[in-house]
Amino acid sequence: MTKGEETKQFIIERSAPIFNTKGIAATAMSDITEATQLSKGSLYVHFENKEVLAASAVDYNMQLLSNKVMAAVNKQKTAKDKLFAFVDTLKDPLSPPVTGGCPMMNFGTEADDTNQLVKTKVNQAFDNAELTIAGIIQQGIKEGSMNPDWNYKEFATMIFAMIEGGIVMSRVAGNISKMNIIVKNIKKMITEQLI
Amino acid sequence: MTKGEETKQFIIERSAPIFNTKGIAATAMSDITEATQLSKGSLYVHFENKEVLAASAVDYNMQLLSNKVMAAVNKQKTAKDKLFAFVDTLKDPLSPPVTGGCPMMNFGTEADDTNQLVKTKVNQAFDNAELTIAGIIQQGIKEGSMNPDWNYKEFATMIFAMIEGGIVMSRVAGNISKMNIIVKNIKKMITEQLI
DNA sequence: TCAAAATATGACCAATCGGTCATATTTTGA
DNA sequence: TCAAAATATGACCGATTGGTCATATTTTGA
Repeated sequence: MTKGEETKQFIIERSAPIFNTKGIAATAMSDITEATQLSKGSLYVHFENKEVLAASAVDYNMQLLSNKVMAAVNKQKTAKDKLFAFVDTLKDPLSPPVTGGCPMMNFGTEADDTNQLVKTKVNQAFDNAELTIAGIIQQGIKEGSMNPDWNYKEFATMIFAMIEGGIVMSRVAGNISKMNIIVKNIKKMITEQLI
Repeated sequence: MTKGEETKQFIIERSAPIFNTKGIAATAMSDITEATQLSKGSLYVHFENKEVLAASAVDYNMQLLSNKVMAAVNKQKTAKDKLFAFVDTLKDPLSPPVTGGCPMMNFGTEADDTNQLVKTKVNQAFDNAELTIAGIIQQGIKEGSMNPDWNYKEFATMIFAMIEGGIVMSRVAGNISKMNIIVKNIKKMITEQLI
């Protein structure tokens, strides 16, 4: 990696948690100069403008989340354990795997009326998450440990909606009691489909 | 209502959809002067500052949503029909009952790290929504139309998490296919508890 | 009716916004 | 090694931000 590429990556890493916490609109380029200790002009050597930097930060945050989830999932062997690991990675929104909370949630709500590019990125991330869940269940069915009549595609949508909803509710409440209820019931729903 | 009170209310009504769509940080006082055709100084006669106006707009949006939901719910007689009406009011996030989408979602995600006042308001709204659902089910159990062993408090939490999650996912996707799946399954879960 | 109180106006303020650019420094590879 | 290319600096730009205030207009109730 050249010096320039290193600096570019460094800027993304430092700015990603700021964008995810404050939001794109509320994050100023001066926040980034402060966090990176780089001059303004240097930022603009690596990024055409704030929008491009923000888009990179969105990608970075979502990739980081995906990596953490997949690392936990891949540690497990059975489909059931993988699903549980997926859920457990996201079960504490007050200590989230990515600083600032779920980037799909944060950027999705900010962008849905205003930023087509970010909106598309978030949508793809949602689809990927569902595909991951669906893929695990497919494996479980093939291995004979899960109910082959399970409508797992619909379940993948529901499980993720519940988690996302639980995240907002718990973050706003300042405690994870609602998320605990949700996680418990998701696991119950999974268990009911085990053979 | 005095002239001043009327103007104050007028400002809130005009600014509420803007705050709910663009977000608090991204909404400028100049957006409000444009929408109301009032001078800047006049805005500051009625609101101490932008933060206070935004808080009023948050209240207004959430109250408006609550009113619409309750109006639909109160048209129904049985507990089952009331629950279905509750869900049906929120089932199309692309044509939401409140301009800009669910205010709890929008303001909740923007405020959770940055605005304690708004955070508290949203949290109360979430609790109210759950209490409404729980209250309907209590009525159903008392009337003998719903399973008395139903853990309806947990269900109230789950139903709302699913809806909120479905809203983000559908808004970002630009279509309501995921929300349709969620609504269908929520209704199925309700039906399973009918006697 | 009419004067006092409330409300509306818009020019104006300092601070901050995203972004530029001439210049200086550092990195790069032939 | 060394010159060309890439990168870093920070003063500077016009636009916009939230907010103020002297002044003008409208509303209010005795």
